[in-house]
Amino acid sequence: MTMIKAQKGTKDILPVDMPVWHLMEKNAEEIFSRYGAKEIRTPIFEATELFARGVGDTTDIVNKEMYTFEKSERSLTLRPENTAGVVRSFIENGMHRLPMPVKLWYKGPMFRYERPQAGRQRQFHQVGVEVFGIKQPTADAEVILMAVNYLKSLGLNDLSVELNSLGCPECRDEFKLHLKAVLRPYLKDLCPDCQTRYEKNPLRLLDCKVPECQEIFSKPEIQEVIMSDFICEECAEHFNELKKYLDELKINYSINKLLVRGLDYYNRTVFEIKSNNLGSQNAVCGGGRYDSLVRNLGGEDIPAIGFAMGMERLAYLIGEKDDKKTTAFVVSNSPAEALKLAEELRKDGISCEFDLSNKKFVKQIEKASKTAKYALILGEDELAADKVTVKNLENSEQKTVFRQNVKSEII
RNA sequence: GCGCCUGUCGUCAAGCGGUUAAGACCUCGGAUUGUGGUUCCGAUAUGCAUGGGUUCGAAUCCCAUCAGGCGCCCCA
Repeated sequence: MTMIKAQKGTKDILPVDMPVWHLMEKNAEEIFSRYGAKEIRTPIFEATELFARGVGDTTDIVNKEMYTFEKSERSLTLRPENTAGVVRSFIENGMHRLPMPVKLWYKGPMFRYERPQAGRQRQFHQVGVEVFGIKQPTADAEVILMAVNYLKSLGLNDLSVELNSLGCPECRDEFKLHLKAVLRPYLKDLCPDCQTRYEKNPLRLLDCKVPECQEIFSKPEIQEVIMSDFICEECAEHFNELKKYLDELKINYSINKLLVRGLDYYNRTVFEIKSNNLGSQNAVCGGGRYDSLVRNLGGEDIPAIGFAMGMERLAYLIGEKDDKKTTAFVVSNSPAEALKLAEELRKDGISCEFDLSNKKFVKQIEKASKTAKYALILGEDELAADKVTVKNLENSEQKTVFRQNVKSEII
């Protein structure tokens, strides 16, 4: 018999991992709802076309990373991200008639067919937020605040927020033209990746890691274009206001002109939150504004902004693993009596186990000390007197009390 | 899709061409006749990812396959 193993790029989230996952989920609910966001759960697969139109058919995600399958002549795809799905649901359920900012948050598995490596899996989980209906930068500020405060609630403080503005489609196109124009003379000297980027996504050229390319980019005439404030007046004002809000809230951030994001739908504000402790996949959070996505997917003209975080990456940073012990373990030579006592406590909400395999007294105590906080000794003496000996396994203190007082003893 | 590295018990591992394939932890059994975590004894890989080769002899060398890790691309 050959072993069936978890598939490449997938992982079991085991009982030892649960405390961290529960923390991430509980805090998402708690923090995001403070901002008025409501949870939404959308299907794990959608029409392939949703992602092609939503995420953008020039992106890697859509071109080579989707899990697509055919069923009854429909092309379906496992969601590689959740913004498109949430927008689809927003439109389909007429949420544009709700009072306007509509704030939604989600968590769940996403699927991307890539080579797994540190901080990257084929099935992974994201928590994210989408805010619809506000074009003003107050929404940008609030969304960034939600992200930062959520991370803080998880004890993650030393993360850096990077910010950029992509401008609107008009000013961005103009910038692309400028950039391509100055680079044209050097095109043949760029690395093959950069040559395809030149055609496909010129903005991505800038963070190429090949030294020869960097050398070319550092030429004065090219630097001038890169560093120029190419965005139009309106976009610039939007960005400045956002920065002002963040300054007033004392949120630390840095401007990264090279921050572009790989999904086609972004405009104006884009941001990432990074950690230095994650290896090469260092972004825990990525997000931005997508003012034309709702319309592009067939809805009203409604602006929106959101972010997503990789939960496995968060879990790695939070770190702490903690096996939760059961509260009580009944030690007794009478299984029937042990079962009765255990049930009494379980009814009162106390987690309780007892020996299911007729072990000797010493072995039962040993088992108790490994798995529980208290040993409840129920021997002949105790049974005769309707009492229980409660032993605290951490400090070895023990006390014999009446049966009905057991639960107050172990709080 | 490309590059580099790795594959010995549930886990961490020693081993470097001739060993009965160390050791530790976990698990399980036993001893100490009702008190553990901190005692003692014992059990647990006929096999070193798989398939071929080289050799008198291979976990140890070579090749292929598979699996895992890391990096590039891209992304959370």
